[in-house]
Amino acid sequence: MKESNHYQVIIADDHAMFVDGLRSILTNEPDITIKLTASNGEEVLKYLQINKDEKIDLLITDLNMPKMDGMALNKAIKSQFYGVKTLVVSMMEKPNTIKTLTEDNVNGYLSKNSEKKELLKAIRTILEGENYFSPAIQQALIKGMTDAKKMQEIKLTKREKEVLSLIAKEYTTQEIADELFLSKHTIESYRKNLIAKLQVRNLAGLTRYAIENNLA
Amino acid sequence: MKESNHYQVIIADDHAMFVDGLRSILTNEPDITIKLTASNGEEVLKYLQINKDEKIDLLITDLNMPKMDGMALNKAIKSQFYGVKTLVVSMMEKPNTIKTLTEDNVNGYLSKNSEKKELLKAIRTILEGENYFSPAIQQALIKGMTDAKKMQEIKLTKREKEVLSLIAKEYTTQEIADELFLSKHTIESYRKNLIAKLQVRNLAGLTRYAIENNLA
DNA sequence: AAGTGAATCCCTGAAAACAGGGACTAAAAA
DNA sequence: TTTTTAGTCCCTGTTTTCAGGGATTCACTT
Repeated sequence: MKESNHYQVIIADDHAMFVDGLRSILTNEPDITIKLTASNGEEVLKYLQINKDEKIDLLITDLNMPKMDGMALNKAIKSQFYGVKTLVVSMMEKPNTIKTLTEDNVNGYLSKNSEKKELLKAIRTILEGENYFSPAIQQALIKGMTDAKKMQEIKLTKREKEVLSLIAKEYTTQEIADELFLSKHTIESYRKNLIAKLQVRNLAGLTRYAIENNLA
Repeated sequence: MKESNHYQVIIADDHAMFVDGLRSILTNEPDITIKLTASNGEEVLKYLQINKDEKIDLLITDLNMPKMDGMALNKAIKSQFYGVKTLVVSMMEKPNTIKTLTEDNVNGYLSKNSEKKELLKAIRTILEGENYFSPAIQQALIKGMTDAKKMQEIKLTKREKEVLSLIAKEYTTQEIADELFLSKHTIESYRKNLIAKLQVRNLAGLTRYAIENNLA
């Protein structure tokens, strides 16, 4: 397919220092060129849309980013730019997150406390056409799989997320109802369902979940 | 004081990749040697205690680390190894955190989304004897200062922290009372005081505070 | 010796949350 | 086309939280 074995990569992370680190590491790799470094997903998509002729081999992205996060970015890329491989490098390993990413055909997932060596291994593996998930991630995935509760993937509807978000923001039921132009009974139903779905006991548990899942 | 203008630094961060990045950046600085990279505060202290004869000029540390975090590490170093300068590099800029750090005589604070250039500037400034706080941090500090509410530093007592922690863990008032061998009225008093002190409205707010301040 | 803060316990009444139901509609999926 | 899902609203009770009081003891400070 390609004339040379030279690879073009894009890095997306809102922590400039981390990007600098990655850049430093990759400049020692003569066959890898960093085509773009972006601080959010939108920048990456914009670049890809404008430079459709360029062949980008790999996107290395963080998960938590402003505007468009890594999750959305991966999904967008996999649907619009199929040739681009994706490697997610993140702080936290949440089984649910990883599961969603794999469903969106991510090519690899690394924790940020991986060594440089492992990072390069992941990049090489992916560039050569295989997927790479670090041992720690694989364990997290298996744990998430076998964990009976998490088997049936907790999926919240738009409305549920809205309500949950407002709950975590200290709104009372009545205030949420006013905010969303709904009856307070409706909000009470949602709260009840959320408590059941998320298997928590009260507002504290809901708030916890919301914060841990970036819904707050 | 010193024979040469050569500086010895220690890096502490549990994200190996970030450490790698920092290392890459610093290897371009001929007069800076990385003496140790550690993944938590304890390692650093242990090293300093064993190698008391070595002159370490600077510690670059993250805040969130297992075992001993950057906050505690900074405090320990400033009380036991006065000659060591400290530069905190963290994700989040919480006025309260920064305030505590400055009270513990930290020499600098950078956000992880600073550029390589700013990182080097901070390091140089500190090595030359001054303190460095990035513009973004200074703003956060000033905001925290002028913010009338946060002026009178929120200090929680041991008991309050215990109760708050259990609240965030979804315990009901009665359960907390049982756990701590107290009357439920007592716990209600604590909850009331916490809501007033932390200026929140309900359990959700308390839970939020607890999580954001690592009390959960 | 008086004052302060922390820790403990109690009360009342209103508001909100929680538990466990049911029911209707519209849209999407099977 | 039947079934499922999301979204909406309602009811009855019970429990818990919340607001706003007060009070005692103990230790530490002034």
